Amino acid sequence: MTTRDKILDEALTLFAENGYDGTSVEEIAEKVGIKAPSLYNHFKGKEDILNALIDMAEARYEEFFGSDKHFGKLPESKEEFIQTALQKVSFTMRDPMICKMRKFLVREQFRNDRFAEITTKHQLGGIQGMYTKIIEGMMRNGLFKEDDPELLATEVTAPVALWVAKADRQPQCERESMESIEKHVRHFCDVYMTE
Amino acid sequence: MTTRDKILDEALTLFAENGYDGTSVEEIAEKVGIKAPSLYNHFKGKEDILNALIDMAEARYEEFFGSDKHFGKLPESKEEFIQTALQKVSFTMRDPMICKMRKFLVREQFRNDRFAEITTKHQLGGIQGMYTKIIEGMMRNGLFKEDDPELLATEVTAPVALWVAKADRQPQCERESMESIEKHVRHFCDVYMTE
DNA sequence: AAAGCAGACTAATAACTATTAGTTTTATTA
DNA sequence: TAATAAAACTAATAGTTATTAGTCTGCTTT
Repeated sequence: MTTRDKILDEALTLFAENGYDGTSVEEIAEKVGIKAPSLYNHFKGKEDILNALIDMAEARYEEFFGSDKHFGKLPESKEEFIQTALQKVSFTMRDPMICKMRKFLVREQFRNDRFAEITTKHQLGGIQGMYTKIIEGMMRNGLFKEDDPELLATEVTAPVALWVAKADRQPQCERESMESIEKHVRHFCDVYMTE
Repeated sequence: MTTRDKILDEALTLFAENGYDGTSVEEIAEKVGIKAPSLYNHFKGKEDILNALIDMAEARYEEFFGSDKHFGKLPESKEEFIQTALQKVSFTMRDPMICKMRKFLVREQFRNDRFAEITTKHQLGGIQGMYTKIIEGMMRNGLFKEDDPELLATEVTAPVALWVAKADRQPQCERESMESIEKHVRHFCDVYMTE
């Protein structure tokens, strides 16, 4: 892992925890194990680090949701759909890197248009687009009742997003959030799936 | 309007726009029309202003959602439910004070446990609790099909919360958000209401 | 072995921050 | 009118911040 990458990594951690304005260059450098001025060998300045991080967030989004191949095969039963969904949520909620990225974006979303746009992509666009395609496919296969796939994608993902956000700020509620999510997803399937 | 209130008002505006760490005492004082040191006649310091604001947020929550009388009479038809809901959303989304409060909480939610807790109350607890009671009542009146009122409250409010959050960071999407919300609420009623 | 270079360091600076102390003005009350 | 209290001001301080300039070290390449 190069020094540059280490800087980005520690900066993301600190920005997620204390925000951009609440983090000093010196703190970042200390975590990396160098002195603050050495950091200027790798980045033009503090804001340059921030921009590199938002580039990263955008790249990560494209990587995950840009192509059509990021979700595996279509679930072939109600239970498989539920299990796949819960597994995805559980991973997303717990993965430290994704967790940091989420907090970072939530904190800095008002910084400028680019931050706002990428936050919306992460929070709404990506997952919703993914579920739109999954539900669309499962509708064709007769597993979902005929309906607007995009709307259903919203119905299933929105409550999840809110509970994940809650768990982000109140980690002691993680278990409770996960239970609420399972209850919600099961209810969603009962209402909108066939049989 | 007393100086103290003016300080709180301008501080909230600035904190919502630039965050606590991104706002200086001098900026607040300037907006109020006094010099920075004069501000210490009214507050012990910067953090004291922050605490007064979070007290305000909590009080506002109690005032709106603490009692059982904050929603008027129960809607007596599908269309009335929809209109009431949309009107509430439209007001909440546009009212400058509520808007600032929302941004403020979103920005500072990670500051400490109290901020986290109050943010959750505002974002989940309040509106959801309110709709739980409304739906519960309407279920008794036979307007909603038999189901878990709390779960349905989540289903209807979560997507709204996400779209309002989107409009907060991308005001040019306000119209689009409002349309999505209407589509969602109507769909919700079609699925869960009787007749 | 010599040269070059990336990347670390030390030292210094200029700007900004929150806060305090002490003073003056203004308005209210006795 | 005199006294009192609130709230504004000026001036100063102590601390922090990002950033620059210049130097040294250790590895790679010629």
